[in-house]
Amino acid sequence: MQPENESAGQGRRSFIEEARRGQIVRAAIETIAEDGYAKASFARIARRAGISPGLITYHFSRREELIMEVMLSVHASMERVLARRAEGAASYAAALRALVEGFVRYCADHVPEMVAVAQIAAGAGDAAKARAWAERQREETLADLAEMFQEGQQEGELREFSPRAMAVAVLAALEATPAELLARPDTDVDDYAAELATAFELAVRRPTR
Amino acid sequence: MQPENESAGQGRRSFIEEARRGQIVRAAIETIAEDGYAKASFARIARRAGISPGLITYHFSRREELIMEVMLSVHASMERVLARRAEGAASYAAALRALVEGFVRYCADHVPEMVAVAQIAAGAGDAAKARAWAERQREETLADLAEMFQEGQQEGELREFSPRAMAVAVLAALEATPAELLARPDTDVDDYAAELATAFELAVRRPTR
Amino acid sequence: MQPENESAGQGRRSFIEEARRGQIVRAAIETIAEDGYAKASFARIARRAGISPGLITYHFSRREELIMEVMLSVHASMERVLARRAEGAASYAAALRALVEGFVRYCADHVPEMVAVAQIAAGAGDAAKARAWAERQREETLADLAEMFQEGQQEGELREFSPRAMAVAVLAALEATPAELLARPDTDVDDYAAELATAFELAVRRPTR
Amino acid sequence: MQPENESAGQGRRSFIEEARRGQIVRAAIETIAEDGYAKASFARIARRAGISPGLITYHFSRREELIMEVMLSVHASMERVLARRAEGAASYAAALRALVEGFVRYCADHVPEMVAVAQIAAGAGDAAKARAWAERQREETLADLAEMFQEGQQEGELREFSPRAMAVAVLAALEATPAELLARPDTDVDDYAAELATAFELAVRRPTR
DNA sequence: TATGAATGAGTGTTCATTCAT
DNA sequence: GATGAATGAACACTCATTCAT
Repeated sequence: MQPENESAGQGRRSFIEEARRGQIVRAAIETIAEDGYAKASFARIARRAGISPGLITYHFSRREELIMEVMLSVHASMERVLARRAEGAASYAAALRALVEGFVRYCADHVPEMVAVAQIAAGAGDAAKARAWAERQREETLADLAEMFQEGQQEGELREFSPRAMAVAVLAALEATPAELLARPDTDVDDYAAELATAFELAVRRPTR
Repeated sequence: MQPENESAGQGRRSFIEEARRGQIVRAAIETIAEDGYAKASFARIARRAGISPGLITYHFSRREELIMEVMLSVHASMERVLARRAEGAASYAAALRALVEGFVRYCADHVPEMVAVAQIAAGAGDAAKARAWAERQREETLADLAEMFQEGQQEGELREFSPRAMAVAVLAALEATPAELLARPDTDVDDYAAELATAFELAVRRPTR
Repeated sequence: MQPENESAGQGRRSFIEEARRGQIVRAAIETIAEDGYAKASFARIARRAGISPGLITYHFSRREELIMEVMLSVHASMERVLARRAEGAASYAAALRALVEGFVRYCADHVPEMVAVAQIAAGAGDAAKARAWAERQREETLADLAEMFQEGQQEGELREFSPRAMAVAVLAALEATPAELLARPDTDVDDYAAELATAFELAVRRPTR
Repeated sequence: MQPENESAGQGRRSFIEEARRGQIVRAAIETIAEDGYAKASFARIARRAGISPGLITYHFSRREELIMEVMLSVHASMERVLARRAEGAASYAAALRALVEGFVRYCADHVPEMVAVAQIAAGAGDAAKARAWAERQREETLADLAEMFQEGQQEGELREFSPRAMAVAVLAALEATPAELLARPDTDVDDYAAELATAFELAVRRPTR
C-alpha cells in the first residue's frame, strides 16, 4: 500500500517517510546532475541512495512525481535564499545587483541542484509536467524582472530599452552560471557576480551624461 | 558492407550516399526539434525521412555518429553565415554588434536547428561525444569573445571588466534567443537583436567622459 | 509469530482473529467482484478493509490461502441455504425445481459472492489450489445431480437420457445466472427461476404420453 | 519501426508477417488455455513460439491487440463452421439442434481456442476491450436465439416460455461444453451433442398433447 | 496484533542495432 | 543500397511477501 501522497486531508507524512523522500530526492538530483537526465533511471538513483528501485516507486507513485519534487524542492530552497537578499534595496540598480549576486551565490553553493533543474527543464518528454511548471516559473520571473525595469524607466532611473529583451538577457546570464562554475571551478564567485552586476547596471541605467 | 565512414584514407562518399546522409540529418533535426531528443528514436526519424530504420544504421554506424553529424552540420552552417557578417567591423563595439545581430538573425531563420542542438547539448548520455564536442566548441567561442574584449580593452576602446564573465553573459543571452523567439513568436527579431546589441555595447564600452 | 493456521491440533483461533479473517474475506470478495480478480491486490483489499496489507499476510500465510477461504466461505454459505430448500421434495422433478429456484434465489441475494467465485474459478494461476478445489466441488455437484437423475429414471419418473449431460446443462444454466442478473438487473428473479425450472422439468420428465 | 497495423489504407501485411502473427496468436491461445490468462505473459507466449518477447510487441503494438486478435480469429473460425450447419433447417427445433450439434462439434475440435476465449472473457482487467467485444458478441447471440424462439412461438411450433431465459440456458450449456470435454475426454461427442439437443428440444417445443 | 517500510521478481513496452534477403 | 524482421537490454511500474518496530 503506497503512502498515497499529499492528497488526503489528514494524511501527514511520517518522519521516516519524509526522511526517505528527502534522501531519494537528493540522490535524484545528484544522479541527474552527474549522469544526465536521460541516464537517471530509477536503478541508478536507487543504487546511489543504497536502496532498491522499487522503494522509489513506493514513495513516489509516478516518476513524474519524483521529478516534480526535485523541481519544487530546489525552487523553494532558492526562493528562501533570494528573498532575504532582495529586501531593502535603495534603487532599481541596487535591486538588480542584489538579485544577480544572490543568484550567483546560490548557484555556487548548489551546483548539482541547478544542473539537475536545468537538465530537467531542457530535457525529455516524460517530465512534461515538471517542464511545464518550470517554464511557467521562468516566465513569471521574466515578467517580474521586466516589470521592475519598466518601473525604473518610469521613475527615470533607468534608460529606455526593451524590458523584456533585457530580462531575457539577465536571466540567461544567471542561468549560465552553474555551467560556468562547473567548467571553471577556480572562478572567484564574488568577483564573477560583481562583474555581471556591473555589466547589467551599465546596460540599464540612464547614462550619466 | 557498410560504407566504413570517414576512417579509410581513400574512402570518399558517393554522391547518393552524401544525399542520403543529408536527408537523414535533416529528418533528425526536425524530429528532435519537434518531438524532443528523448522521443527522437530511429523509428521516428526514419518515418519522417520515408526510409527504414535500418538504413540509418547503415549510413551512421552508431547513433552517436548521427547526433554528431547534426551538431557539425548546424555549426558549419552557422559559421558560414556569421563569418560573412564579422568581416570589416570598424570597432570592437561594431564587431560585437555584428556578432549579436548575426546570431539572432540566424536563430530566427533556423529555429529547428537551434532547438535540436540545444536539446542535444542538454540531453542524454548517448550524445556524450556530441555534447563534449559542443562544449569544446562553446569554450572556443567564449575564448574568442574574451580575447576580442581583451584586445578592445588594451586598445582603450572598452572599459575594464572581466572578459570571461562578459563573454559568458553575451553567449548566454544569444543562446537564450531560440527559446525566446519560440515562446514569443511575435517578437520583432531585428528590434530584439538591436536591443541586445545596445545593452552589451553599453556594458562593455568605456563610458563617454 | 503467525497464527500457524489450521495445521496444529490444538490451535484454535481466537475470537478477534476469527473476526479479522472474516473482515478480510469480505473485503476480498467485494474487491474481486468490483475490480476483477487481477486487480484485487492486497493493497486494494487492505484499503477496503481499512487495514494494512501486511496484516493480510499475517492472517493468511499465502495469498492462496485467502483465495481458498473466499471459496470455502461462499460455498458453505450457499450449502446452508440450499440444504433447507432441498428437504422434503415429493418427487425428483420437485427436487430439481427446488434446487434451481434455491440456487437462483441465492445468486440474486449474493451477487458479489458469486461474481467473486466466478472470477476466481476462471482466474489466475496463483489461485490454482482454489480452482482445483472448486472444480472438485463442481464435479461432486455434477455427480450428485446425475445420481439423482439416474434414480429418477430407475423409478420411472424421468425419461431416459444421459444423466451426466443433463447435469452439465442444468449446472451451466445455474452458473450463468449471476452474469445474467448483473447484465439485466430488471429481471424478475422468481420468474426467471421458474422458467429455468420448467424448462428442465420438461427436459427430464417422462413425456406424459 | 513497427508495422503500424491495419490502419493505413494501402498497408497490406506481408506474407511473412501474416505468418508470424498467426504463429503468435496460436502460441497465445495455447498458453492461455494451458497456463491461464493471468500467467500468459509475453515471456511465456514467446518461449512457446520460440521467439523473443520483443517480437510480439513488434507485431502487435499493444498487448490488447494480441488478445483481441485471439478473440477475433477464434470467433471468425467458429462462425465459418456454424454458418454451414445452420442453413436449411426445416423447423425451429431442427435449427436449434443444428446449432447445438454444430457448436459442440466445434468445441470438440477446438478445445484450446474455446478455453482461451473463456479465460479472456472471464478474465483480467487489461483485456477490457476484448472482454467488452466478447460480451457484445454474446449478447447478440442471445438476442438471435431469443428471436428465433419467439418466432417459433408465434408460429405455434414452440410452447410459451421466456425466450430470454431459454436462450441463456442453451448458451450456457453450450459454453460449458469445452470444460466438460476437457474434464471427461472419453465423452462421445456426438452422443453428448444429441443429448443436449434433445433436452432443449423437449424444453422448447409445444408438448404433443 | 498490527503497521508500513522495504525487497525482488515479474510485467509490458521501447529501441538501437544486427543481419538475411 | 535498402528493407524490415528479429533481438536483447533497458525502462518504469506492480505486487506478494518479509520483517523490524
